[in-house]
Amino acid sequence: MEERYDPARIEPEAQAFWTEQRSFEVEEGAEGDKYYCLSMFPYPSGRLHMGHVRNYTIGDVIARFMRMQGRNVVQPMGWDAFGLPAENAAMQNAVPPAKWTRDNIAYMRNQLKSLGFAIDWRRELATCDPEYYRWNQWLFLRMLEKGIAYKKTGVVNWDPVDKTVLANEQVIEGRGWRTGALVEKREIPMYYLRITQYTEELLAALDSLPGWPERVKLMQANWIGKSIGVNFGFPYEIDGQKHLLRVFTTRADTIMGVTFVAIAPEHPLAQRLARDQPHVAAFIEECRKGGVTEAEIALAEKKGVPTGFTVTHPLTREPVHVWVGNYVLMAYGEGAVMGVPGHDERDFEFAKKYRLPIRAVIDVNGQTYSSDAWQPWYAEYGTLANSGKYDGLDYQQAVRAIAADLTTLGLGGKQTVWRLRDWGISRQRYWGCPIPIVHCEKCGDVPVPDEQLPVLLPEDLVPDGSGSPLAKTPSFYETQCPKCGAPARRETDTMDTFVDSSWYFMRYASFDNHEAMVDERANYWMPVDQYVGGIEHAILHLLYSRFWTRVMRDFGMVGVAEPFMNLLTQGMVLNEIYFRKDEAGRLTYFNPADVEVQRDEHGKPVRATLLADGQPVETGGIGTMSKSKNNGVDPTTLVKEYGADTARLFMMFMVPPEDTLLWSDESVQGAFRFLKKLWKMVFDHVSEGPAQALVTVALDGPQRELRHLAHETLVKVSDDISRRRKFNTAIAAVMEFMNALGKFDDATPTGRAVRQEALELVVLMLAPIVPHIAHTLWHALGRETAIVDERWPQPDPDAISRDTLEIVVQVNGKLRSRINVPAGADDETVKQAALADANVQRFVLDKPVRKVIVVKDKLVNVVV
RNA sequence: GCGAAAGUGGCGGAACUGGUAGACGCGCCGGCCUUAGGAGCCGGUGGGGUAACCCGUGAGAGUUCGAGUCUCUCCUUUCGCACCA
Repeated sequence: MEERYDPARIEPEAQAFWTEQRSFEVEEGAEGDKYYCLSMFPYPSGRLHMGHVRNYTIGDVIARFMRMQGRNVVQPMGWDAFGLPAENAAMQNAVPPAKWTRDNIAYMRNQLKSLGFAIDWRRELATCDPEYYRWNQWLFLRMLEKGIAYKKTGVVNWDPVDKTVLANEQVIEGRGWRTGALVEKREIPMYYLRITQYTEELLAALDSLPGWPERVKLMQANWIGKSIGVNFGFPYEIDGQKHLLRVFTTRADTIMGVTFVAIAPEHPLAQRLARDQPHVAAFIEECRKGGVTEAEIALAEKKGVPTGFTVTHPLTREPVHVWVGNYVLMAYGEGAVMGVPGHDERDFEFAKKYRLPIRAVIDVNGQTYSSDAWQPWYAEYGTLANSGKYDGLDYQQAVRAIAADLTTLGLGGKQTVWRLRDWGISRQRYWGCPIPIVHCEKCGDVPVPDEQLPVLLPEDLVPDGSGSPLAKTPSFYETQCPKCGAPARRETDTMDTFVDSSWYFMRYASFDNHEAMVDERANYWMPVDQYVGGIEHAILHLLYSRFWTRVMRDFGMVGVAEPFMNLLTQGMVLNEIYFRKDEAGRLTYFNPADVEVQRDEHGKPVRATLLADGQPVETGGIGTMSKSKNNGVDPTTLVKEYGADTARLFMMFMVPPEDTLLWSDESVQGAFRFLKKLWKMVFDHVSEGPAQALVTVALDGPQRELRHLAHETLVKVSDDISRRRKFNTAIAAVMEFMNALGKFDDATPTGRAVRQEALELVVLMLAPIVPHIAHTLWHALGRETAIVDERWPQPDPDAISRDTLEIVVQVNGKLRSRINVPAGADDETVKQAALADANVQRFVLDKPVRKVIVVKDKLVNVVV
């Protein structure tokens, strides 16, 4: 064994061993229950970033740990290879997105390999490969046949200068990112997937996912947004025809407080009224300004115009004025809302602004209502007042009575509505999966026949930022109608990349099947046992995948409905930001690696200077690693300098996986130091020659104590990794044990045997986290097997059991003493021992003891 | 604006089911060693106090024998909001 820890030498050796042994190439039905460990596949943006390293390290630790538990573990990897950044890069460098993407994949694959992840690389896939995306097209056509996919218009961001559709990301403060032109909303035809058909199931099934974080389930539930309320119509007449202006409300109890109705600018009635009212038309036109995001609409100033048109209140028969409001969303409910300014804050603001009447109709504990200023209690539930025959009813009674009356009148009734909208998948972009439709003048929209799939995406185009290149490439869009053979135009929209990521985890199982999308192997591996990925995917990607899997289940293609049994959402990787400002106010950012921090005698940072010139730099706080802030750390540099194991150990030790991780060079060095210490400890031990076999009956006190600690540590580490997923405390426990082991200087043959066992346990416990050094040290300790094939050790109950326990004694809840009692002593014995303690007596003095609380094996509290 | 979460030493964090606040690591201080290193080893390190002790988990209230943990209000930060992935 070498004396010096040299990761650059041992890591490639370990990796070569795993590759030669095909350690991670797994087959269905091999020994042990299957375990599918999946990390969200990366977008091939160029280089791996630290977020990737963290994500895949977490997944890898779990995969290797489960493998040591004897499970048949698969951990695949692939590339979410379609998307906008490839088009941007293409525009910048005049390189086709396909080449850019494939080059990136090649580079990033090598980066991943240098980190030693236990991946079955045979299963690798890229979503831009026709062998993959053909199945997007194939399933889309099946959905079209079943009516799950359909066509309707949708609203998009429109850049009037570039004459192109913009992604939300490309709209900066209401303007197109390249042109600076004010963005408009525009309606275009698009394909949708009927996810709303599955709302009830997607919501209810969240309860069947105990392995998901509560907050993610809550976010999904809120996103799906089930509300039970009342849908009813305000009758009106226009152009000699009778209509109902339908609204939905969860507060039907406030119906007698309606003083206006607000409708969305896109509402058919608004469009109709605009025909003869120029100011309404002008307002609707004005509402087209700005982007389409919900946040933007919600933050915009609430504006409206009166139409002069009235509808009839369904219960009072009084006329109610109709307004067009920019805050009413056409996509939710009926695109119209009843205005109850007395009990809804948004309506209140709106009424104040336009001097509309405000009526209080709910009595909340007799509090005095004033229409001068909004009070939060106005929106609370209470008893109805000023509501005629409904006076005195509570919320539930009122809703029941009002809904019944509306039903009798034929004007409405109870209804369940969902916030979730159908999933629009059409994108007016090049670098995505073509939608397999042909538009024929005679036959309409014709699906591409299965035998013509895949519709291949040409790979040699370079976008220029003004519209999709596909729409400018006749060799792509010129085709014949599959039905009548006449010249026809191919659909040039591509699919949302969320489509690609909604089922890739099933394709890994059937990666080499060219005849079918998935096969029975998917049923062996699915569902994913552990999914690891960023919290930013908590809603969309996970919800779409849950939907898509259900569609495939309903088509009889897979047996499961829920794709991911356990979910771990890892936090982001942040770093410090340093900059200087020049006279012109321009900011120059400096990489934290080039900055030195000076500290006072307490270790508190006082100032930061640039290493290059020794001059001060300003601190810009903490932010995600990004090119623009120049605060990224390159994984490859890190691996070159310290090795993959140090990178992995650092990531896992700093914080729990779900927390944000603040980068720290000092802590990286700390992780490296720990591995050096471990190496040296094994080196010193094995330099004395092989240890004899351990005979546990003949141990002295310190030897027994060390064994006790070793096996207690094993219990804690096992629990931390398998149940709690708290790798940081698992590592801390090993460190704590190593500190004790460092002080254990027993050189007798028995002492050396105890140390041998301790070191083997340490190496086994660390093997999932730092697999390379574990691989080498296992051999150094005289073991001939490969540690990657070893089983997780079992704690020895004899080593763990104890004769006496230390119990904490409090007086009035404050720690005053500690006492030793025999293990398993009854409460009365413990109580008497506590009261007899000198320190306790000092605090009790002559005060009467009111109560003594004994918490078994832990604590006594004497209350005086 | 709506939805979700998080605030603990100089720093990252620990405290798992309401029961010892600060494990472990970093930084800092002191010492040792030496081939003077971005090396290693030993000790100390929340604040106040000579000490006994007292005070301390974003702010304020509450429940409890006991609150970092539970409840309410407020403040701050982070994530998501449907065309970024």
